[in-house]
Amino acid sequence: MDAGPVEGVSSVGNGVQERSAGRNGPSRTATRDVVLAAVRLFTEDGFESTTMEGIATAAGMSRRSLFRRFGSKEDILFAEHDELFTTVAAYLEASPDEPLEAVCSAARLVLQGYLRDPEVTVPRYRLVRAHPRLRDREVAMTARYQAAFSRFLADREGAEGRSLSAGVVAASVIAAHNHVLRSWLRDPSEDGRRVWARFDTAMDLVRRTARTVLAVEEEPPSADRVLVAVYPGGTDREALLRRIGAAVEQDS
Amino acid sequence: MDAGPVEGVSSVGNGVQERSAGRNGPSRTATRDVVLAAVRLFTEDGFESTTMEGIATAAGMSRRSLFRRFGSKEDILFAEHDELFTTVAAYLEASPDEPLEAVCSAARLVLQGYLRDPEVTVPRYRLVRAHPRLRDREVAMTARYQAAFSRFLADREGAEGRSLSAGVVAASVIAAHNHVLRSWLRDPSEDGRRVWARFDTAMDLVRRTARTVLAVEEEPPSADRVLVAVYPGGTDREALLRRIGAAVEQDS
DNA sequence: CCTACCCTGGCACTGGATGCCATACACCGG
DNA sequence: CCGGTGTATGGCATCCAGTGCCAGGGTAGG
Repeated sequence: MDAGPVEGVSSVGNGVQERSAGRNGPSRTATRDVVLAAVRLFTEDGFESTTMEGIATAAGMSRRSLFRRFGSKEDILFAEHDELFTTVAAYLEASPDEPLEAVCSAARLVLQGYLRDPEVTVPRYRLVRAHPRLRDREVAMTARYQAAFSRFLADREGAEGRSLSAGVVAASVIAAHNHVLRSWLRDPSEDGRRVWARFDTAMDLVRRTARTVLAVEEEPPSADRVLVAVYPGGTDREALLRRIGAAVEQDS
Repeated sequence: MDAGPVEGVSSVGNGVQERSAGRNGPSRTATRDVVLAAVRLFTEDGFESTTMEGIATAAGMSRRSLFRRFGSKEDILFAEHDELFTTVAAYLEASPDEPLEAVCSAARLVLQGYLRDPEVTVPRYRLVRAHPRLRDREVAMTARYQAAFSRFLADREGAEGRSLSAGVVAASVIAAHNHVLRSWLRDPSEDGRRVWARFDTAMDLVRRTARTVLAVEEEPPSADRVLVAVYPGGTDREALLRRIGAAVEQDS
């Protein structure tokens, strides 16, 4: 009994199978229709006040089947988010790009997943804001992406002990993504182009810091020094060297 | 009805009051004793199998009072973690240090909180690993720190639009902290000095990247150049500046 | 002593979640 | 055409977390 029995059920990555492809049963209510019905009830009556019985009735199925297919009430709200994660994880694993770029593209994919489906993601955001438990769940989804990104970076960047920098970079990507995502969720009517521009800016910031991190990584900190200078394109070269010289002097 | 009624209960920051100071009731079981009893039952019988009735009996109180004081079964497991957060948040708010240093010290305080109380934090880690729901909860706590750090940095670093970089820096601090924390949780028998050495290394990495981020912040990205130099500690300063000068020339 | 207040415990109830079993439908070999 | 198998479903019973309500008992203050 090393870490205790795994009696728990599911939460985020529940093992409820969903046969979205292949030959289905006779008159099976589509997952999306169930989600939409649930979202409508949640926003109308509140999350707590909405019962699984009510959702089942609205979706034209039995309470029992609802539990079987989604696992829990929360899982209905996050069902499509779960699918998105699966998609993104598969994309990442198959990407031939440079690791950092692959992760940035994956983050782009996540944002795209939100923007594409405001009918679900926007009401969900409102619900998440109002209910701490749902917020926890949303945060857990975010952490899941972060863990996947971190693992991916650690694996691809060379195995030995790069987990710290991989973790930091992954956290930066997620934080930057969330920054842009939240700004859109607060005002979904905003022009999509502006959102994507913000996303590019954010990812540029991440790229710069990531390069710093990956350059520093695993060097003996006492022996090496690291200098990072960021300066406008037109800066006078001599002035720049003076300031760098001062910084180096002070550091040593 | 803008964001829906707040009918939710609590989750992380529940409003259950705890009168740890002042004159208490006659034979009130201390919070810590309840937590220890619960942790014991959780690890012995599993989290799901342990009922609130059982915990109440083990703690010498009624089921009803247990709910009143802790809010939920999960909240018992994370009660002391909640207290830690309160402490850290207060410390941060009162800190006169430079913002980045204050946040690093706050992270140190969190790690200290874990190391100081392995009797609770280690079994909790095992439980969290085995149960997705508890893992979500742990992640939510982490996110709470991150949000507090981010807000603190955005407020102190100058209000205007620094939220992106503040978010990225906060995420980095948290990621680095968690990296060290997890390594200890996996092997709590390890020498504390080694843990703190790792923590210092991790925070050094964060400090460097953070300086990058905070320097870049909000500059027009197309006009900026980034220079990263890694060099042995004893390098001749003039030679270094010559090479940097050459690199800059070539870049522009 | 009486009252106001607070903590506690008992009781009942809602509803999420699970296990068990019977049913209905599709597929498949005979 | 028919019986067997596998699967999704629905109904039913049950467990238990969580909440509201109310009564009991202790303390502080008048």
